[in-house]
Amino acid sequence: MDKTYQPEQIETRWYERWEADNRFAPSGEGEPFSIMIPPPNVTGSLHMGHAFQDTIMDTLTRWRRMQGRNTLWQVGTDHAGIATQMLVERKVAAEEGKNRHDLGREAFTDKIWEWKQESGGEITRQLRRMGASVDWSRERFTMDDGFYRAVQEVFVRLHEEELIYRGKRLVNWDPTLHTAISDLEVENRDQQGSFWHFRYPLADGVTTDDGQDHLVVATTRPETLLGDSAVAVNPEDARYASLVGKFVELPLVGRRIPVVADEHADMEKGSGCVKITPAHDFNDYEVGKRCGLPLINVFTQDAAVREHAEAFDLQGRPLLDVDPSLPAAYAGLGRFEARERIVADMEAAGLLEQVEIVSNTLPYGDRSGDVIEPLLTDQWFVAVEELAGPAIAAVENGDIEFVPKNYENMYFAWMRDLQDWCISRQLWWGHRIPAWYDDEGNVYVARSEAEAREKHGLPAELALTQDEDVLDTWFSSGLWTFGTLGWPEQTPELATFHPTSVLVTGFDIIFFWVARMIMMTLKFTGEVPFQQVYVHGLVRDGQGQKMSKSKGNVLDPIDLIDGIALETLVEKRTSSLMQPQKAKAIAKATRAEFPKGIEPHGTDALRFTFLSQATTGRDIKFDMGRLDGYRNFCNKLWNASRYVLMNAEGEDCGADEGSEVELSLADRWIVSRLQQTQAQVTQAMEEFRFDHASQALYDFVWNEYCDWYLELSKPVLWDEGASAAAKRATRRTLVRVLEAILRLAHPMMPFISEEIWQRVAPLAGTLSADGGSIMNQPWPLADESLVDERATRDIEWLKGVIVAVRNIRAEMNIAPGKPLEALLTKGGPEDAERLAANRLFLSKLAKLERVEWLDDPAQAPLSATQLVGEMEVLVPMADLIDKDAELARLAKEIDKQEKLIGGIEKKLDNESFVAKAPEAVVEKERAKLADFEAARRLLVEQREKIEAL
RNA sequence: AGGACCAUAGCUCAGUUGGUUAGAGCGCCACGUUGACAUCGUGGAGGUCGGCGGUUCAAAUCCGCCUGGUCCUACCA
Repeated sequence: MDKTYQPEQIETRWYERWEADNRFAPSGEGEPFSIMIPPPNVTGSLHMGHAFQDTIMDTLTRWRRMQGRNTLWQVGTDHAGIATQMLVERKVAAEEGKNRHDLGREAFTDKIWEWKQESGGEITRQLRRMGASVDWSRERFTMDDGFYRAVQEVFVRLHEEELIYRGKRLVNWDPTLHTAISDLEVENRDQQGSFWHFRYPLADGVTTDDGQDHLVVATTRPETLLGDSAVAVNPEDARYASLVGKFVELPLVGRRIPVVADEHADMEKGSGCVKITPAHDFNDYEVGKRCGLPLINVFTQDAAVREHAEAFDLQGRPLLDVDPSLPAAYAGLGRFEARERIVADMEAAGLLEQVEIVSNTLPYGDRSGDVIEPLLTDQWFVAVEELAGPAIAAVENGDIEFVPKNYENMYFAWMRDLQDWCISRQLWWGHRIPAWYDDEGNVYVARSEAEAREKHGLPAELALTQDEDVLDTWFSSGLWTFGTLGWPEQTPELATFHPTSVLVTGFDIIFFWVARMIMMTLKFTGEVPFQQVYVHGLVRDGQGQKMSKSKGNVLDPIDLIDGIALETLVEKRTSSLMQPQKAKAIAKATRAEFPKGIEPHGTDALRFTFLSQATTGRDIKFDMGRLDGYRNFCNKLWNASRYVLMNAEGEDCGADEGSEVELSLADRWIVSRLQQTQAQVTQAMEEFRFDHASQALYDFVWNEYCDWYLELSKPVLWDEGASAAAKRATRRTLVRVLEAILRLAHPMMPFISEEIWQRVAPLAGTLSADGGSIMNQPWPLADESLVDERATRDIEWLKGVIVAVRNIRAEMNIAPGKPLEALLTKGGPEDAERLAANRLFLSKLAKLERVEWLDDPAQAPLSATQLVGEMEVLVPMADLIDKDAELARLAKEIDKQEKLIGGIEKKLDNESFVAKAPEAVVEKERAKLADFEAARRLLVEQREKIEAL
């Protein structure tokens, strides 16, 4: 093995080898285990969230595979409608100076396919760098042919059951992207805004009870005034009761609109009158429905004022009895410009009563960043009510379990208040809606145009045109778990791997994706999509900030793996910023945080860091310190392995079961502790507590195997006195425990474990004849019969004595390497036996040239002392003592013991404690008290001796 | 407005059904290159577990209130 651990040397090599050997495919044997990757955007690149999520999925997958499960990790990518279309649109604009309309639909979508070909490999290459053991032979894309079929099938069937319908409805319209978006794609942002109070003159000479000839309405959106259908007052509001059924004259427009009574009007707010614009406000739309008001649309798809309004009834049919005329002055103005002009004109007309500054919330498109406009358009919807019931029930009855459980509440809350899902998007990139129109506007839904004609008996000469819209990306990704397995065909894969075992996902897409998958999958397969949902948090930077390009705090997982020079990192973070003026601050912060850039850490260290930080479902602050620490851990494992190999290669390691072995205490102890570690790691994995799993492994490897067992093996291997059987036993234990450690580590750290295992396994006699891979080895099982409590206690004693001597060295300022004499005294016969049995270990590890049992404590020379249980460890030191320093140290120690004693005495003096606490607890306190008192006695005796000098 | 989650060492975090001398890693201090490893070893300093109150023999842990933070849902005509 190389002297230093160099991850870059081994990681790519092993991945290629595994892939070439087809080790990621399901074995076809054993209980199935399957995970569907949340498909990343096909043209995207790997960010920290992916890296985190992929690590968890891969750890689960490798672990279950080693357990002998028939394991499938299904991979694929998502076409990501809006995101991808925007990206290519920008690219075309930059390179050719054209927009998509210049190219036309076909040429533009060809460009996207080209771009997918070109860049689609990036994310999958990065997935490979993470070590993801996905079955590449089954890679899918949400717009591949099979998925088209599944999507069409689902659409047609839902339509046949009238669970998909088309209608003119108010939707969230993105005026920049020219498409409808779902509620979930709207981001509400708080701002300061103006709140204008307008006078609407009463028509026909009517006046209010207090003699006013107008009503006052207030709005944050004056431009929608053009589309007002009514003014509403609360039915309970006595002030305006006489006006209900009367009319106001809509200023600037001149249209007569009624005063209606509706509970939406809040008597407490403003004047109690509210303008109603059913075509431009969701609440008003509901009022319109209740009061039978016309929908008057005054905006174009660019959110500019129309020349003439369009009026519809609630069924979306044109209304001819509404005067569509609008003031010519506003035609063509954008909504914000129109707002200014309307406010100015109202003021000029003396109809502006006051302007308040208020804080309000505005809806923004999460992709375009534009203000979303509620707009009346023809769209397709899924009626979700019928689908939601079973989806709620599946979680309620435990068919689907969320981990952690509290996300179930979030799911229920959302599912119980579900609006119909607008699934049509006015985009070009996506699944085209399988609906055709004749020139009279009749719509035919079918799997193909041919099927539409056949189904509806349409003559060949009747011209049909397909719906221009595409489906929401989440419509197709909702079919992910069964679509990838071949549905609508009843494939063997579907039978074997569905429902999938666990979905690993972020809480941010529970609504977008998880909920819709559950609804769609239950509807079409009658099965839940997955049995468990492991929900993880967001990966934030070290300060807890969300990572974002604009903040300049993004870390690229690949840079953490390979390292990156400071200048390159600064360049990466400051290039192509939306706000270039931030570049300087970002560069400064980056230089301060990473003065030397980022060193290479390797994939295994990165994975281990994610796992160690993966605590139950909350956001993680990515900690560079831990990344360094776990890189060091890899290095530690590497070097420990070198030690083992140096001592075992070419030697008799007892692989032959018949050979004679003489197990030492250390051997029995480490094997025992290994069993417990195996049990701990397994349990942690079952509970999705990857932090506990990684911690248990780390502790065992570093603090027990390396710090103690390796040290304890040295005297046996290097000392002349040990028998051949003892040496063989130690080599066998060294090798076998290491081999098991590697298997235990493999799901978390696949590369280093494989690299070392290839060397160690032959010595342990576990490498199969075909060359094998650790990937396909059995997961280590704890063997209860190898747990040896006696050995653990003996080793604890041994460690206690060694630490006691080290403590004495530190306290007395004795060089660590200086050979010392030690005496053990007091204690019981067991202590004397332990000394006799462990003289070799003791003298080597504590650097003692002599260690003896002293029967009569009174014979002890002046010594530095430490207590191990009842027993005292003495290092004679008459010539080494600094009287004053020692007395000061003793005083401090005695004080500490007295505080502990005081605390316990107080407890034991408390009668109700003794009376009410369980006997075991009281006993434990008494035992502690005895220990502390013994320690104090020793210290006091010591003080007396020193004082007597 | 409603809800969720969080607050433990300078930093990032563990702490299972209440009983521990409250732990780990990083950082810090001192000493140390003995034949796996200075990406290391040995020893050490550092916390009244956000605040107040309650339940209990016993609270970091359970309950209530408060403060601070993160986030979600809804509303703001």
